[in-house]
Amino acid sequence: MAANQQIDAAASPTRKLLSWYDAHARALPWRAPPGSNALPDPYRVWLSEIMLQQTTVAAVGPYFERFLALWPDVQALAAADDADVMREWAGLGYYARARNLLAAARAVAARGGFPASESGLRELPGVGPYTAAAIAAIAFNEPAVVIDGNIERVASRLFALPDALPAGRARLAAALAPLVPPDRPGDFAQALMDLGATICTPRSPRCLLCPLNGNCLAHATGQQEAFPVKPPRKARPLKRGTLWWIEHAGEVALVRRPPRGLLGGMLALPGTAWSVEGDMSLPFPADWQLLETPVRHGFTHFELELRVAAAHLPHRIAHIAGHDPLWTPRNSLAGLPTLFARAAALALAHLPELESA
DNA sequence: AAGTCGGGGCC
DNA sequence: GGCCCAGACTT
Repeated sequence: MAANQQIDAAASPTRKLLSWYDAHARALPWRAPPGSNALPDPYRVWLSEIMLQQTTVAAVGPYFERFLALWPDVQALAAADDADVMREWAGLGYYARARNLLAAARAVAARGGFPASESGLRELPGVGPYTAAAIAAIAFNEPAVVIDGNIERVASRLFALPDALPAGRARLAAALAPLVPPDRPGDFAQALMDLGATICTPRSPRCLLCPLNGNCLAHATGQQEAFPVKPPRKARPLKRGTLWWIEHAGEVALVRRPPRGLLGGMLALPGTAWSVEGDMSLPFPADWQLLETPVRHGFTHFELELRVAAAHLPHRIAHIAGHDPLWTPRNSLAGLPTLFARAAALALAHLPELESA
């Protein structure tokens, strides 16, 4: 029938996208193959979604496998020690995610399983609008409108949305909602994300290969790289401070940072506060050695430069600037955020291991 | 609405 | 050096 042929030739953007996904989906450890009948394990979906917040697929991979090996289900994770979870999360960043992960696991275990609705999921700590929609769609087949950074970019180009993000997010959701297929909402969301990651990239999108190039309003006028519209970013100040490498009998003094705020709850090297003025102070008199090379580290909203001062003590001390030190063998330091891990590597490379007296 | 919160990979 | 990444939470 002519009408059917016309419909096939001008298949809906949703069906074109799903067909492309059936052929080109990325194979990822937490993902069910496209169109598979069985829904993926909500625990794996949730764990991957938390890890993937503002974090690349490549960075998440080893962490996901490690967590799944240590804690194969939500009951196991709920029973884990806080310090063990923080140690395993070290290096992945945004450490509030690890604290919320454990709190959410305990809430889920207590109620006997994951909520199956978007609104129920939204009540878990660390689960915001994006993550609730993604889990509902992928793990429970709920037709939720999933919007992450990839989908923002794809959809803003598809509809040529002039509104700057994130203010224009509601309008974007309204434009996208009619395209969500009730039969495959999870695959639809993941297809948009794969499209954004591999074809509809931030710069130099490969529109020639895009299954939606015939539907894309931005591509129609060659303006695809003008979307999405985003406000300019603020400049980041440079802060400075000093880290104290305090060693006794082959052990190094570590401290645990306060439970909230920057690097909250994580192991750290002790040191001064960080400020634009810079603090060069030392905690007590000793034969301090100043390492030549400082450690530089970029955070989202400031740049950091820390010098490292090292001292060998003839005896242990009970307190360092108000902290109870955790004495740790210098050759088995683990669970440090990247900033402190790099400072520790620098110290280990420049300070010889002393013979025991 | 604006700030806070990591780290790495890419151009 | 700036931008981006399967954002959430606080104020």
